[in-house]
Amino acid sequence: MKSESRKEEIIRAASILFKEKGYSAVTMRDLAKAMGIKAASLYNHIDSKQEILSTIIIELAEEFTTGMNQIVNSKVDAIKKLENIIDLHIDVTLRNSDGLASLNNDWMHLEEKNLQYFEKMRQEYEENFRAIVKNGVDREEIKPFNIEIMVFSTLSTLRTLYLWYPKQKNIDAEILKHDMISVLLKGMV
Amino acid sequence: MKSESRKEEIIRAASILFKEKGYSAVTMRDLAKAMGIKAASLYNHIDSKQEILSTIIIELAEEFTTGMNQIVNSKVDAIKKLENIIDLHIDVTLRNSDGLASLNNDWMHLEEKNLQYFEKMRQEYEENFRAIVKNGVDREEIKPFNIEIMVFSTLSTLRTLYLWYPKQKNIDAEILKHDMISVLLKGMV
DNA sequence: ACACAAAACTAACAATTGTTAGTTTTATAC
DNA sequence: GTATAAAACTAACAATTGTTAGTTTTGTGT
Repeated sequence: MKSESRKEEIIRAASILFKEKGYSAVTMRDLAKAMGIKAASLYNHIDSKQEILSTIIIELAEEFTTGMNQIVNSKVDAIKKLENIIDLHIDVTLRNSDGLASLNNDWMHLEEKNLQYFEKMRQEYEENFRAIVKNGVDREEIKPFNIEIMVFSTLSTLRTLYLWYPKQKNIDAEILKHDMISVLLKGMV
Repeated sequence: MKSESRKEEIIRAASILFKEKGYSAVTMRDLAKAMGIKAASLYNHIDSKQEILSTIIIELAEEFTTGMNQIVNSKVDAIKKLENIIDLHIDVTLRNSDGLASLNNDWMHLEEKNLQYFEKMRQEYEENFRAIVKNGVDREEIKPFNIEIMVFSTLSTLRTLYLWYPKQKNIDAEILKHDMISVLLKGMV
């Protein structure tokens, strides 16, 4: 039997190290040292290095999938949906900005099965996003700019939040949400 | 004596592999196989794996630094400067999208000296960017949104271009520049 | 005090890593 | 066609990798 709480500590420590150097550059001995134990002791709590990575990434990906599905099925206009997506990203970033580094940069090191699962979720997420923007353009709620560029531009900013937000000292989450909506949706000129 | 052209071939091949799996996950044997030779043969052309990484990253960073300095010193308004920065990113991305993956994700694996040099260039780049936006807000050319958010949002999109643009088949560079300026500067609502 | 599980340890493994040394092949110049 | 340089090769190294086996220590409930 594995102690869930100790396992979670390991995964949290791993998230930080993976964020700093990437999955491949972090050794089990690095992780053990961060935990104050020997490498072999990690295996009392986890099955493999790969399990740590997949736990971090898949949990987060499922959070995004769940959140996006709720938004897609809600009966609000396209702008409001985009606002809710921005909220979703900010919420997840606040809760686990370290893990998001792995999701963004180390997903390709997932093994076969989880890699496919992840890529499917990511693709569906992007398609949902694109559909919302497209719908907004069709209903003339959103300006008729190039849809792919609007999707890419917004999503790349939201995906990179994990790098930027932890460094900001004096920005409250609610203010961030408000300002991010302004910048991303209203533009700056 | 080292053949420059063969060396460049190796660096180009390495850029592609680094983009796919990251610097740490690519072995010299992987790189050799991609070149159709044995790992030891690579060392007739390059000094170390580290040299490959630093060549890729430092060259690109210097391109950005040079480009930004020209823009900063030009006598145009803030909006035009931002447009020129967008152009700069698109030009560099078109020329070397593979290398940009290393610059974005593997800079932390640079050794001491080059790491410091890179971090200095990156910091100055961001400060120049921020100063341009701030100046634009002061002159009322740019809306008075949160400056940090505007800088982060724009820069994160431009930095992620390398992931997105190669997948777009039917977007001409000039059209991309135009549309990107619209989306980033004029907003979509 | 005793039993039992949780969590640490030591020691070691087979494979893989970047790199070097020394040698042979291939191409170029005269 | 011989000399020279460029570019490949084979073989090996010392270090590091993820992981396993087996053992000891620590903590908890009765």
